[in-house]
Amino acid sequence: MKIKAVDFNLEATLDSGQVFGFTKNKDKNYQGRIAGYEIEISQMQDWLHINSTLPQQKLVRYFDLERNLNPVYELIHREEALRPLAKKLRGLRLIQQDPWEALACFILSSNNNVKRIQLIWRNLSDRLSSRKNQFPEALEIARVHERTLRELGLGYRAPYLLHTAQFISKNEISLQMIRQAPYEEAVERVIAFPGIGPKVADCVLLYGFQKYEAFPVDVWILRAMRRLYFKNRKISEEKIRQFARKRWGSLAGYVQQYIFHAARTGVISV
DNA sequence: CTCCAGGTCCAGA
DNA sequence: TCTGGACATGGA
Repeated sequence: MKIKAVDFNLEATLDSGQVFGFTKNKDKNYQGRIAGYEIEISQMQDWLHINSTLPQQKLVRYFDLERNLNPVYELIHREEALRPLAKKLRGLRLIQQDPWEALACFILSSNNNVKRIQLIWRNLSDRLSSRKNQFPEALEIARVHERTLRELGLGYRAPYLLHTAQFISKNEISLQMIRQAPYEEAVERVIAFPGIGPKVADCVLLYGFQKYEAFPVDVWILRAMRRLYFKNRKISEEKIRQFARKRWGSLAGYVQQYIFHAARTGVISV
């Protein structure tokens, strides 16, 4: 089937480091899973071409296609330094992905690179999930030995993910509590898991829980923000986080996604 | 071989 | 509060 999707950039959305379970093959055709359904998807202008039994409503929700991005563009246009971004990356959207998958994947992301996170994602899916090409449930990870996770390439993050999976599989309500909590409280709850510090916590809350105040500061954002707003002076990640939340408020995380993807793809130089 | 990657944790100032 | 080093692993 095909559905119309205006103001949407599939490639920027799926290649901007929010989610690790999609594979891109020739013709910019992506394969992955959404809400448990296998899906093949590609974009031609304003049309999405989809091969899947996924209900359309779930697709719209996953890519958040009904969101009006004008408030985001207005914030970006207000910034002299960021104006080129809105033009080049227009249609980049934040995905509403599965909270457990976001929590787990960003534990794996620390001091790691996107290629290897994708590799580990596939290893976990192949070895531990009961369903093909789907990230394993917390319980499916919780019952293996730490050694198994190390064999799948997690390295020192193996005990972090294992303990988190064990906790979540026994207390699924904790995900609900994170969702219901205001941002500040949600940070405290997420940061309490092993292997999660301020940066990963913001990623989890932004991508898994739609808390758009979150402003993850990784090495790319650090370099870009230092250059754009602090004359390349050294400044702590916490200061940058506060600066961004004050400046961009409840859409800080959206602005972050544009800066991050722009920096990584060379749209802006860092 | 060395360096780096969507950082976190721990110890010591 | 801030700084320095260790930490697994694979690709460049």
